[in-house]
Amino acid sequence: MNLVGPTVHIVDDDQSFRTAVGRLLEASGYRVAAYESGEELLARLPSGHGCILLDLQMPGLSGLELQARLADMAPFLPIVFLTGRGNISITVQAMKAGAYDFLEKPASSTAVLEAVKRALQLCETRRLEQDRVQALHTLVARLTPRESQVFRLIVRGKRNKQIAYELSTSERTVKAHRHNVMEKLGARSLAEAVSMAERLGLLEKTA
Amino acid sequence: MNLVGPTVHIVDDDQSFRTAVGRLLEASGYRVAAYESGEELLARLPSGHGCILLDLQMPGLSGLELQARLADMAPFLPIVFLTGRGNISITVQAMKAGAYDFLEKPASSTAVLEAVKRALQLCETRRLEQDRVQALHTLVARLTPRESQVFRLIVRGKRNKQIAYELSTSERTVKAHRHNVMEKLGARSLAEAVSMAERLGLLEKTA
DNA sequence: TACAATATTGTCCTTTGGGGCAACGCGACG
DNA sequence: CGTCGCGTTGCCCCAAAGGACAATATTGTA
Repeated sequence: MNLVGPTVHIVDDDQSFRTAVGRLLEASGYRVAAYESGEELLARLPSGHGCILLDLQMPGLSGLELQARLADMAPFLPIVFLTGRGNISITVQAMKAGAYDFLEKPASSTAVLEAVKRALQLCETRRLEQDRVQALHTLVARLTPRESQVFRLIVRGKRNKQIAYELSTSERTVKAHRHNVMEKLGARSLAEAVSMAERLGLLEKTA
Repeated sequence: MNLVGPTVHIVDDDQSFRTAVGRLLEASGYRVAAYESGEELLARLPSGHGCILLDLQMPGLSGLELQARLADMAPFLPIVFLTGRGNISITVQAMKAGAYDFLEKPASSTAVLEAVKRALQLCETRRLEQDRVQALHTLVARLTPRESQVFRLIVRGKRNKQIAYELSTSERTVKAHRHNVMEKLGARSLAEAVSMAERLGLLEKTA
C-alpha cells in the first residue's frame, strides 16, 4: 500500500478550492485525495505516507475537531491548516494541538507547496520512528507472559536469584526464561536488552 | 537563588502596560521583573524559576528575535507572547519556535493569569528534567578519560576482553576501570549504567 | 621534591551468567 | 489420545564479572 507514494489529503467544503489546490499538487507530482467534510475523511481513513490540508470552517466537524480525532486515528499524518477565516486564538489552539503549519487563504502556490513538502518530510520521519518502535513491540509481543515478567526484572538490574525469589520459582528456571528472552529479542548482550526496554518505556513505568 | 519563588519577566516598551500587568501579577503573588527592551532582558539574564511575557513589536530586538536568543540562553523559561499587533503568520512563527502561548492585547486578566500559571508549571517540569540530566552529566564528568572510554564500551555490551583489546590494555585493567566507573556513577547493576547512558544519548552517538 | 591522581597489572577466590542435556506436569487443540 | 507450547527443574561445566590485596609507572602540581 505504500508503493503509491505520498498522498495529500485535502479537506474543504469548497469544491472549486479542492479542485484548484488538487491540480496544483498533482502538477507537482503528488497524489491527491479530496474530501468534502471531516466525516468523509474519517470514513475513508487515510493510511500510508501523506499529509492533510485542512480547512477550518466546514459544515459538520470543524477543523479543530477533526484534528483532535486524527491525533488518535492517524498520528503520523501532519496537518496543515489552510483557511480563510482564521484568527490568532484559533491558530494558537491548532498549533498547540500539534498542527504542522497554518496558512491563510489565499495562500501562494509556493507557500502551499513548501508547507506540503515539509509536512511530508515530517511524516516520513514519524513513520521511520514509528517503524522502529513497532519492530520492538513486535519482538516483545512474542514473549510468553512469564518471559515478559523475567524481562522486566532483568532490565531493572535484578539478579537471577532475586528474580527467582520474586517470581517464586527456581534460579534455573529464571535462567531458562532469560535465555529465551534474549534469543527472542535478538539481544546479544544485556546492554542491548536494556536499551530496547528503555526505548519502549519499560523502565519508568514499572518503577 | 531559587528561594525567591517564580518570577514573571515582562518585556514591553510600553511603560504603563508593564506597570498594569506587573500589578496584576504581583497581586496574584508572583514576583515580577520588568524590562523596557529585549536588550535589557538579555543584559540581566534571568535565571531560576519563571516565565517570560513578551511583546512582539519593540524598538531594537523584536519579540521573535529575542525568542531566538532566549532559546539558547534560557531554554527553561517558557515564553508567552502578549501583543497588540499580531497576525497569523507571526503567531505561527512564534509557536513553531517553541512559544508556550500567544495572547492578544487587550487580554483578559484571567487569560493572562492562566497562561502564566501554566507556563510556570511547564518551567517547573523543564527544570526537573534538566536537573535529572544535569545530575547525570555531573556524574559522568567525574570519570577519568580512560574510565569514560571503558564506560562507553561497557554500555554497548562489549565484554571485558573485547574492551581490553580495543583499548590495547589488559583485561585486568579493564576490570579495574569498570569497577571505578560503576562506583563513580553509583550504578548497582549494568542495567542502571546502560539506562544512564541511554538517557545521556551515549548509545546513538558513538554507534 | 613529595604527594595525588591516573593508568596499569598481577594472583586468588567467589558469585553470576550462559549453555548443554534431560526430564516432568499441564492445558489447549486437533 | 497425542502433539505442542509453556513453565518447570536438576546436574554439570565453562566463561565472565566482581572484589580483595598488592604493586608499579607516569605525570602534574603543591
